[in-house]
Order: sequence, then structure tokens, then C-alpha cells
Amino acid sequence: MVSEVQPKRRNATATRARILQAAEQAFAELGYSQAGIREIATIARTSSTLLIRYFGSKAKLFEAALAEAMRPDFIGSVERQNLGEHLAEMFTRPDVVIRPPAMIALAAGDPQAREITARVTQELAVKPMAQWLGGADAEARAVQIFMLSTSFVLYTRQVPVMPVERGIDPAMTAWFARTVQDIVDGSASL
Amino acid sequence: MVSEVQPKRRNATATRARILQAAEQAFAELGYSQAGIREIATIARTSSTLLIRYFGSKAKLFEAALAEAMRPDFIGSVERQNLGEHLAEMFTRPDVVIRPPAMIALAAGDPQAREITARVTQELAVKPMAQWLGGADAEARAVQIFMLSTSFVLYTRQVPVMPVERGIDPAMTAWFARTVQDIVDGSASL
DNA sequence: GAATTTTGTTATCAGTTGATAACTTAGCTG
DNA sequence: CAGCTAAGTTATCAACTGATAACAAAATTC
Repeated sequence: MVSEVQPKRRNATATRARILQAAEQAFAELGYSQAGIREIATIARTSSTLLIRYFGSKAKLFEAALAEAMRPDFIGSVERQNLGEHLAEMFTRPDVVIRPPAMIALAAGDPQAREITARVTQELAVKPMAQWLGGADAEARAVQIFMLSTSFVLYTRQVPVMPVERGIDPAMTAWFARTVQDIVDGSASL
Repeated sequence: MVSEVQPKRRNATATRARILQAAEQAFAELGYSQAGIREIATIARTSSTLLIRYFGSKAKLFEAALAEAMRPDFIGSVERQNLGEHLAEMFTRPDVVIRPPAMIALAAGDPQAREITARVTQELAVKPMAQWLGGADAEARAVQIFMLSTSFVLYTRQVPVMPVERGIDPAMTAWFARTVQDIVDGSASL
């Protein structure tokens, strides 16, 4: 067997993209402090040196990854009367880690990550959602939806307080969908 | 000025109690991974050595501190028709860190702490709350209340997405109280 | 085609972390 | 009061962290 040494093609943009992808995955699954730059680099099939070179620091990489994860926004093509069910369906899909809420929940432990989370979430998630919602207290209602989403994902996936054996409790999911929809419909803000 | 050296009284139980208190505070304010054992020991006016000797490990100390923080349960003397308002009032009290939700939210980043959180919360918070609630899906509804509490504290205190300048948005607080109360009243579970 | 810039690798630093070992000494016991 | 146990202190370990410096070689430029 002749093992030929690959000429190892060079491609900065591709490497950068792989790092960003790996960071999204690692931060969503392991959390900010648990995901080390070496580990992220390994997933991206590179070295931590390049990671730092391309993104400056772990915190800046987190910011970029969070922004990237929030790019394909929740809303957009969803009908107004369907957001509750839509989110519920997304968040209970098995074997799929829903990144934005997971990243937010698992980054809360680090002060630096917290500051970044607040800023990016406000800009890329709350503001668009508020605009989409419209009506009175739009911003507060948008935050409410993110509260529900974050804690729903946190408690059903990361901190499973109820025996989550075969999927997630239907009563819980139904409550989540209904409560989100109430916020959308505005009936929740009297 | 004659500076006399104190005979430094020895008292294991008192020291242990101070460590536990310090741990509660540090874990609630800084989070599991950010609160180092040296730092906790300093707050407790001891050494990290004694901390480890008395509690075995940082993880076990966290477990003890979380259990301790959940001992004076939310409920108890609260009237059924008042839980929503009661919690809302507690969580918006200025300059007071409400420990159980803060500890839960800021511990989610560490896998070991997550396991502990799930177990202790289930036993000391969800189960009693479910019993207090009664009715259909009591356990799921109890978890819902903890979801709301955790994320409310997280988003209003730790990850302030909305400019929380002078207190917390009244619309948000009202929504929280109402939603919790709906769960208590059972009207939320159809 | 030589020189320079860019992409990637290897070795390593300095700080921090949870945890122990080894040593003192207060305070109780007999 | 001698001796032992338990409470507390100091020094230190080993592993891991984010981040750099120094070096190698591919690709681009002139």
C-alpha cells in the first residue's frame, strides 16, 4: 500500500468556515466554558493557533458563532397563527440540537459570554422578533418568547428534571406552544 | 497600639456553616464554573483545604449548597391565588439575588453541575411544588413554573437583553405573574 | 524565477484550577 | 499534665486553559 502524502490544499476561507461551524456545534452542545479552543479546533480539523489567528480570541469566536447561529431566523416564513406550534415542533425534534437557545443557556455561566449573549441576542433576535410581533410591548413580548424557548430547551434537554424517557411530555409541549402563541396573539398583554 | 494575636477559636461546625453560606452566595452570583474554591473559601474566611476536607469536592459542595438554598421552599405559607404575584415580587426585589433560579441558570454550563442540578431540583423543588399544586399534570406544571422562574431571573438579571435601567419592565413582570398564576389555577392545562 | 505574503505547524508560556501532602497547634481526654 | 485527636495553615502538584513565538512551506506578486 503506497500511502501518498496529500499536498494539503490551502484555503483560509474554508478553514475559517469550518472553525465557525465547529464552534457553533461545540458551544451549543458543551457550553461556552466547557468548549476549549483545542477541542473546537480538532472538530474543525485545524489547530487552536489558527482559530485564534482568525477570530482573535475565544470570546470573539463565540460572538461570531452565536451571530451565525441566529442568522437563519426562527421567523420569516412562519404564519402568525403558527409560531407556537412551529417552535414546539422544532424544539422537540429528536437528535437535533437547537442552537440559539442551547448556546444562550449554556453560556450564562461566564460573565464575558453573558455580555456577548445579551448584546447579540438583543440585536439579532429580540429586535427582529419584536418587529415581526408588532403591537404593544413588542420588545417585552419578544423577550418573553426567548425566555420560554431558552428554558424549555434547557429543562427538557440539558437539565432533565422530569424523566424524559420517550420524547418530551406532551402536556409540557402543548403548554409551551399555547403560551408562545398567546404572546404572539397579544392576548397575554391584556 | 498593641496588636494582640487572637487565640483563634476552633469550631468545625461554624466553619462548615460559613463555607456553605459562602458557596450559596458565590454559586448564585458567579455561577458554578466561575466560583473557585479559593474564592469561596476566602469569603468564608477559611482555606480551600478545609472546604475540600469538609465537603469532599467542589461538586459535592455545590450539591449541598443547592439543597440548602432550596430548603426554605418558595411555597408553604403562600396562598394559592397569590403565587404568581408572590414570585414576581420576590424576583424583582432590588439588590437581592434569588438563589435557586440563579444557581440553576448559572450552573447549566457544566455537565457535572447539570446532573446535580437536575437531581436536586427534581427532589427538593419540583416534587414538593407538584404536591402543592395538585391536579392534572402536576409535575409538568411544577416544571413549567421553574422554567418561567429560571428564565425570568436569567434574562432580567444576568443577561439583560432589554435595557433594564430603572427596575424591570412592568409589562414583563405582569406577564410573568399572570402566566405563573394560570399554571397554578390549572386553567393553562385545559 | 526570486521575493514576499499568506497559510499552516510545533513548541511553549504563564496563569488558573481542583485537589493533596505535610506540618502545626488548639483543645479535649484520661 | 501527658498524649491524642481534630482544626487549621502552608506549600505544592498535576492538569488544563487561552494565547504567542518561532518556524516551515505553499501560493501569490513583481
